[in-house]
Parts: sequence; structure tokens; C-alpha cells
Amino acid sequence: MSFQLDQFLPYQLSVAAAEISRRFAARYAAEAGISIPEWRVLAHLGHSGAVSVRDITQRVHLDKSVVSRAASRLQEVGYVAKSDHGEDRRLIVLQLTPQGEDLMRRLSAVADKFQDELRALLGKDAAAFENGLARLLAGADG
Amino acid sequence: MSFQLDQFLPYQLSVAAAEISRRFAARYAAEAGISIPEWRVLAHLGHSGAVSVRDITQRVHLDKSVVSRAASRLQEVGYVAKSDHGEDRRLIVLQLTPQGEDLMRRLSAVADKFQDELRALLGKDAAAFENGLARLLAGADG
DNA sequence: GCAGATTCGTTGTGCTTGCAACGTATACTG
DNA sequence: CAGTATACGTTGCAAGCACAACGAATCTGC
Repeated sequence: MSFQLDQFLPYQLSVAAAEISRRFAARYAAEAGISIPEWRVLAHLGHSGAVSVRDITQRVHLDKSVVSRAASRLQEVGYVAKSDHGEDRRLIVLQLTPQGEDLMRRLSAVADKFQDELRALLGKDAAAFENGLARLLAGADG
Repeated sequence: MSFQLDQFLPYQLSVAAAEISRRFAARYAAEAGISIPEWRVLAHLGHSGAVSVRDITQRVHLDKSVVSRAASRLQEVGYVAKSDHGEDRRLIVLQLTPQGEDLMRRLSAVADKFQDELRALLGKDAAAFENGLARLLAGADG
């Protein structure tokens, strides 16, 4: 039979993503003791400033329950502050504490370094690869 | 702050892989009512012929417990047969039943079609993209 | 040839995820 | 300005996964 799983694009993509996520997660777990969802929430807050749980949910591709629990834990350990939204009291405003900002500075460096390593691994295909990834992401929305 | 999660390669890779897996899984779930691990086991058996659980575990990047349970379910529904290995009685020999082979022929067509769609989406970057993916997979082993 | 280490597949367990339900708050609609 | 619908964040719950432990079988070294 001719079908070969290990030459099948969705399979390769899935395995590569899992392995790379795992390796990167090990680095920021070592640096900060945080999980993947927590990393994503932190990273988004670092860039966006003060936003609601809903904003994060929409942008980081995580279920709102996952964001809610990640935010709670990040608050417990002091990286994130929760406060009320003045006008709409359904909303909760999340933002980094000074410690959170400090951590994100360190994690940014870790992330940039990791990305550089990946680009080096990709070599001359790096640009086309990222281009293709963007196309997949755009096309997968529909 | 400068770090942008949505331009971070591991994040993009993870989101793209998750979304594509989800969409492809919906297709073979509709065709055959199987899960992702079951699809992988079937696909590997279709290509490899009769092999042990251990062989599959090593090649499809799934934990042995996941392969074991997937194989049991596939046996229950009649796509896979288990038999003893003559020389080493620790091993279990898995292979597709005639119905399993039949199913894999249909699933191969579904998979090929899906992959063609992805390649179309990638356009001129397709070759470089797959090349890059191969490099990531090779580099991620170490 | 036998005691300990290793390998195979299965099964048990804690944890995370994804979905649904809920309470509260705001937005619509007549 | 009621009464209903919708949105927000939290919590409960079932399903799936990774990891560890296990019994059975084989290998290893003495």
C-alpha cells in the first residue's frame, strides 16, 4: 500500500509542533516555572498592556476556561494583577505586575534566542517557511 | 514592550498544527468514526504490514499506552487483528483486517485530497515549506 | 542454568483540556 | 422601562494524555 504517514504534511506538522513546543516549554519552565497557557497569557499581556480575559482568549487560541485558570495562577504567584473594569463590570482587567514585566523581559530573551536557533536550523528555507506558515494560518481561519 | 507572540515561530507552528489536525480529524471522523491516534495506527499498519505495538509506538510519536488502547479499539470494531508472535511471546502482531485495508484505501484518498489542498494553499512556498519541516524534524530529534 | 535486569503490552492514576452550565452584568426590544 | 437575550468569567465535569507501575516473557552474566 502506498500511503506513507511520515511523509504526510499534517502529520509532520503535528509532530514538529509538538516537539518544538515541548522543547521551548522546558526552557521557560526552567526559567519561570510556568506552563504553556501561562506563557501565552504572559506574552500577550506583555505586548497588549491591560486587557480582559476575552481579549486574550480570542488572540492566543485558548479556551476561556484555560485563560481564566492561567490568569488566576499567574495572579497567585504575583506576575499578573486583576482589577475591575470601571464601565463594564462583567469585564476583568488583567495586566502584568512589575515582577511580571520583569519576567517577560527575561522570557523575551529566551524566546528570541530559541527562535534564532530555529531559523538557523531552517537555513535558507526560513523565509519561505514562515511565509508558508502564515498562509496556512490565514487559510485555516475559514 | 516589543515581543509579539503572534509573530513567534513556535506559537505559529503550534496554532497551525492544531487547527489543521482538527480539520483533518473532522474528515476522517466523518468517514470512519476514528480518533487521531487510531488514524495514525491504521495509517502505519497500512504501510508497514504486520508489526508490533512497539514498532508503531516508535514510529508514530505516540505513547505506548495510547497505541495499546487505539489498537484494542480498532480490533473491537474490526479493522485490526491481533495475533501472537511465534518466537517472542511478549510481542503482539498487529495487522489490518480486510475491512481495515478497505478503510485505509478510502482514508488514503481523503488524506491525499487534504494534502493537495494544503499544498495549493502554500502555493509556491510548498516545496521550501516541506523542506523546512523536514529540517525541523531532523533537528528536533537530538 | 539461574538470579537479576530488561522488554513487551496492559492497566491505573493525576493532570490538562474542551465543552457545558452557571451567576452576574449589560444590551436589546417592544 | 420591564422582560428577554446576550456577553463575561468562573466552575463542574467527562475525555484524553503522559507517566508510573505491573505481570509475563526474554535476555544477560556469572
